[in-house]
Amino acid sequence: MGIQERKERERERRRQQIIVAAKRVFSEKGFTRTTMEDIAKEAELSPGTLYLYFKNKDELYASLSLRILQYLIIRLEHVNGNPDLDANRKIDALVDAMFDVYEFDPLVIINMFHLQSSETLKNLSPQLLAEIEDLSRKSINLIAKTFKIGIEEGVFLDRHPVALADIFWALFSGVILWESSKKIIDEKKDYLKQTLKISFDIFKRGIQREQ
Amino acid sequence: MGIQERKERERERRRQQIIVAAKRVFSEKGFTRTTMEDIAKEAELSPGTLYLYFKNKDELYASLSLRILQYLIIRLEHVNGNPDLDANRKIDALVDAMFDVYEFDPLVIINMFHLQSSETLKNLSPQLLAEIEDLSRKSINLIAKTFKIGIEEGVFLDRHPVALADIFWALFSGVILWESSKKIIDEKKDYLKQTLKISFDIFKRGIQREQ
Amino acid sequence: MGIQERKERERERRRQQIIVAAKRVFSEKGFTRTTMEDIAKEAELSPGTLYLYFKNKDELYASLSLRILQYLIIRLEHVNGNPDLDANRKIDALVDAMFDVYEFDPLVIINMFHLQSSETLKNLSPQLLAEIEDLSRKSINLIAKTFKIGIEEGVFLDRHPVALADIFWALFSGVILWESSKKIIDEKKDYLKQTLKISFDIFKRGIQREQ
Amino acid sequence: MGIQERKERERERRRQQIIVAAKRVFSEKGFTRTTMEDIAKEAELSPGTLYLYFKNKDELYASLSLRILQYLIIRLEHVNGNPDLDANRKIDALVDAMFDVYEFDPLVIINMFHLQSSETLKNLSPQLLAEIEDLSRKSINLIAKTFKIGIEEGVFLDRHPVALADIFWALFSGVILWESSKKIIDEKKDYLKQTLKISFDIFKRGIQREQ
DNA sequence: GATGAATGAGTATTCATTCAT
DNA sequence: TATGAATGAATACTCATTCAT
Repeated sequence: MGIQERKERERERRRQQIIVAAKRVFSEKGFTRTTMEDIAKEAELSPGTLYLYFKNKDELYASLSLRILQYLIIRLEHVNGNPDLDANRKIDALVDAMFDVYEFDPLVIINMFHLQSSETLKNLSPQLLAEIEDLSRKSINLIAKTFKIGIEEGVFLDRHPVALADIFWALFSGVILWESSKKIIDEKKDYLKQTLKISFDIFKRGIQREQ
Repeated sequence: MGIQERKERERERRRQQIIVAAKRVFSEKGFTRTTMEDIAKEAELSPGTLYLYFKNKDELYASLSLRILQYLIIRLEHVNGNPDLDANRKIDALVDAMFDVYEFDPLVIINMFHLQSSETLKNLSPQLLAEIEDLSRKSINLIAKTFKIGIEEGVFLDRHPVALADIFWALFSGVILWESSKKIIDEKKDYLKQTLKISFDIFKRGIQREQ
Repeated sequence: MGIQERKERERERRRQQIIVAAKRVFSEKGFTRTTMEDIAKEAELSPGTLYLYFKNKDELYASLSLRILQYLIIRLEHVNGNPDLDANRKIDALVDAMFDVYEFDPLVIINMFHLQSSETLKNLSPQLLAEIEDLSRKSINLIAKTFKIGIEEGVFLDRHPVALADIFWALFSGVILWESSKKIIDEKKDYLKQTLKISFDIFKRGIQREQ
Repeated sequence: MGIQERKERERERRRQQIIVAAKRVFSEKGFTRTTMEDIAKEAELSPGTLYLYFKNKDELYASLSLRILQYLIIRLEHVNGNPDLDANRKIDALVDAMFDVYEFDPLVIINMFHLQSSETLKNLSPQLLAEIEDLSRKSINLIAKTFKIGIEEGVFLDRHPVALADIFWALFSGVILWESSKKIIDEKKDYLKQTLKISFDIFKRGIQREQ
């Protein structure tokens, strides 16, 4: 291991130390009421040091969200790659994964919504932003893949897998929570309504007796 | 119309003028980044005037939420009181009502979550707080009533109506969005997980082919 | 009584009504924490009306002080004009008068100090200012007259009557309280120190046994 | 000198720098009209920095008062501990000390009265409050001790030393100034009248010829 | 005259961010 | 690298005063 690499590794360790501290404080107080000094104290570092590893408060927050997405993706890949599970079992495993993410950090998922604000977006580095969007899409696709298998196997109704994946997410983090923000609402109004419609549709079918 | 009454009416008109302006600004910027001066400018009034009609920023915000809940209740009551609709049609009408509320103000519903923070709660007058809690409960109950009829008529599976109403809301405003906040999570952890579980359950049933 | 006079009388009645209300509120809350609205409510008038009778808050306050000085002067004149009292009895009567003023309004006397600030002075009409200064001087002179008689009668030590009157006031409202404010301190530094010196001197004599 | 100690010393230097600036501004403008920005400018610091050293405006003000009391105590202890002075000389030395305190800061002593308001008291840290009360009591006791010696030596009339100390203070900072505030007036009305009575009594004795 | 709704200037306090050490 | 003291912009809220009715 070269000296360069050792340094890089050390740097990464610090980043994680800060993210872990940030997670604790954000979870307790929410984004607005958490101060950088709170996080610094929790991480047993000085406020200045945080800025050596994160450009600003928003970027620190986004990095935290990213980490949770990463965790989710690992879980989803594990579910998908497991040949022992049939389509129904896979859905169950997805639900389990969602529960674990929720257990991992209930509030941060809610707060993830904070990221949507266009003001916040301006404060993020394009690279980080791209990474988050990439992982979000990836997680939806992984879930969709599972549904696709189910449809192909003939055990699920033949709705579009991506729509199902969206609804699945919606059930978890809230349709609107996930889809909203002025900008998205303006841009994707029709898509959003469509998703809501499908969602209510499936719900209705879930409570109706077969006749 | 007496002079007293005319004044009261004028006062109410001003309140509405402010609420409408506040809605616009909150929707665009979110609660934290909206300043009282922003709202004052939008309403073409001075900052001081806002405080003649609302005790503080939190109370102005809460009044806004209240207004949306009131609108929803009116719609729900209309659905319930209509004898021409059978259970299935009523669900459809509920969905329509939800869509309209969403159209009415997509972001404020999300932001309603902001109200949950105990810090915010301290700033509200007990009366306003009671009113909001009352209307929230009322809306859930109205939805539940509709499901109850469906179950009694034998067209819906016999899950508990209140649970169904919760899920219905959840689909709309987001399970976690609705249920969360540190305090609630600590107090109602089990109930929340239960709701999520039922919710996933119904979803699963919705996508599974009958075998 | 002409119509003009009747109006003038009515106007004076209103002024007194406001001053009485102001006294109550200022006594309870002090100058800074008392709002014009507080006073208006206490007087059962609207805030705007106060400004028909007093130029501003400072002038209202000063008018109140003036009234108390007027009361004191009446008492002092009564003491002085009473031929039945010898010098010692007159001092006792002065003390009684001071106690009654204190009873009349303990806090306003303290707050009278507020008037000294040059910022406040700028807000007063020259006429009102002159009146207050006039009455202050008058009250000192009335007290001094009493001491003069005592010195002439040979019952008091032959210190200058005005100095004694100053000390008498000083004992009551506080040497510095009465004399201070940046401006006065700069202008009258030597006089103030002199007064304090005499004051301590008399005190010392009061506690020393004759040898 | 350890690094810890050096830092502590540096911190104390800053506190003093701010207190000195605050003294200048408060003396010129009085408490209410002085803004934190005024003080910051005078200290050539930013407003935020003041809050690193003092919790709020009230606490900054109280710290200033504390400093003056500390100076007074040092002087009083010096007088008391000096075996070369007899009782009469000690009184003279006390007077000198009072004059010097007055020279040191005439207005702040007056303003010390501001501290009595119960609203202000709520904003102070209990520790600082206790310290001020402690020093106030200490200064009265030190003066009383001097009078006690005089009474024991038979050179002073045998009034209670503490009462004499109170009057001495009263002469300096004003009976009412020192004793007042709505609350104290309500609670200690009788004591206050008593003090005033003794005070006038001594004064009277000071101006009466022996007969 | 009387009203009281509206004004808007004024201020304590917070906190993300910087930078000399 | 790491520190943490210093910064100063930002903002909710108050209240003396005005003025249309």
